Amino acid sequence: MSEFLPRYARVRASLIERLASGEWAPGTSLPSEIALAAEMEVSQGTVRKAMDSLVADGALNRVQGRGTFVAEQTPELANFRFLRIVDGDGQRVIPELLSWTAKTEPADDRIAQDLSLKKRADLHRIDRIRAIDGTPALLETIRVPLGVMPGLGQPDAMPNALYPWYQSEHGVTVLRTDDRLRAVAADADAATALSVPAGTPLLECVRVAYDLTDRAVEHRISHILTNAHAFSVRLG
Amino acid sequence: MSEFLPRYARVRASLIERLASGEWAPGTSLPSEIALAAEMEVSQGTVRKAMDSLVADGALNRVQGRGTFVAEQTPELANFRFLRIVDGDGQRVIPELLSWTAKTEPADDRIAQDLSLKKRADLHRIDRIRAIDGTPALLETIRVPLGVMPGLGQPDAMPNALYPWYQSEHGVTVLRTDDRLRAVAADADAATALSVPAGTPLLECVRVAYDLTDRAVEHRISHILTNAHAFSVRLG
DNA sequence: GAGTGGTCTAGACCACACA
DNA sequence: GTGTGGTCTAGACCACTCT
Repeated sequence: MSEFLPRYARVRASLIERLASGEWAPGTSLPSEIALAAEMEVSQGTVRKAMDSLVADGALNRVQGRGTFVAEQTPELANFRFLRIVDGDGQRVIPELLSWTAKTEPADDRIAQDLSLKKRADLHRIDRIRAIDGTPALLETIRVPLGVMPGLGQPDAMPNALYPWYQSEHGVTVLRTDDRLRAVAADADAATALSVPAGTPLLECVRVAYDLTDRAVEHRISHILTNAHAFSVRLG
Repeated sequence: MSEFLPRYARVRASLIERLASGEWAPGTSLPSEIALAAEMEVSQGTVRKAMDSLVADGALNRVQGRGTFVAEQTPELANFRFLRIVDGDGQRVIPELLSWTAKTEPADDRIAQDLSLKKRADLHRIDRIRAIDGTPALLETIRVPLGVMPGLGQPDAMPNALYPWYQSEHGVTVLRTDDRLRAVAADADAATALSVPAGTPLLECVRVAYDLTDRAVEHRISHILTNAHAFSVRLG
């Protein structure tokens, strides 16, 4: 083990650990920079540098004069941060939930590999249909390892945005995702669910989501009808 | 005009201006932090903070012990930074150029709006076909305002990666892009060019590229055959 | 050894929020 | 007014590169 990290990196690691442990709840404030600096026996500037990187990663929010807060996933923010659906004018739209089912199943080899799990590890599986501007446009198959969210059984209710729910109900904060995008033809099931002819081009998004400890916490396959909308991305 | 910017922001703006003016060529080193601090009459820490943000934006590279360098677009880097095509195993692939044509045309209303140009402003237009693993898979229609790259006439040769060429030959450095992704059906022309049946699903990518002064410098419509490959994106 | 970026400190002052 | 984050400074020391 090499422990020759700069101090700000050790402060950062310590903060991540304490955030992941739930020591500070989402939306609440952290101790002040001066207090943390005293506690960790470093200067305020070093704490600041560590926090800068966590703010950049979206794990913390700072408000001048008020304090530093654990970033809270809200449906509005999470939707636009991770699922940037826009209409023809570039205006963001938010899909609404139409229907869903939930069950448990073992991971197939591909999913297990994507999520760095053992073969046939237990998964929660959720299938959802969502609508954009009133028409069904989004088919999602979501898989979450049982080990990541043991409490996610057969849910009573299903929220529209999942990431805020993961955070508030299961203590899992999604900070980033890796998405692989392709164009595919709608198969018979998808065509029925979306009320389009089989073969209609759909945008397929295969995503792995990671939490603040860089653990893979969700696998999601989305099929999106992009006749009137687009998936917006900023690169660079 | 509000000029009440913090000093590091003014230093950053000054550096961007001098980078855009070509005062420091791509790949060459800037004066040292100490020298710039003395010249601009601020402390080294302030120059450092300004440079931090430019490094984060990809405009500069720093190497400990050697100096700070103007980021140079290389075909390898530009390809993976802005066009992350991966195969089924997640390995990146680099398309190779098959054929191209170039001409000049006026902007239609949609393009003019996307590029913030006057209606019917003059554009260079380049059409290209590129292959992935030997099979045609990428159709691109590229439009660049004459005002942005006056020297881009009828080019003698066409490089595979355009952004390094924009930088070295036309002094334009692309730092970020906004992409809108959709799934569409191949029309007759696309189907012929890609040797697939009409109606085959293609990934459509409509992109606007911005330089380091946040000026829109390129409009690019790509149609990508994603039977064996995917467009990889990291969000968060 | 000289010069560069990288880290860290201690302290000053400013801008803002809240009681 | 008190406490918070935001900016800025001057200086110290370390790690690395090149000569």
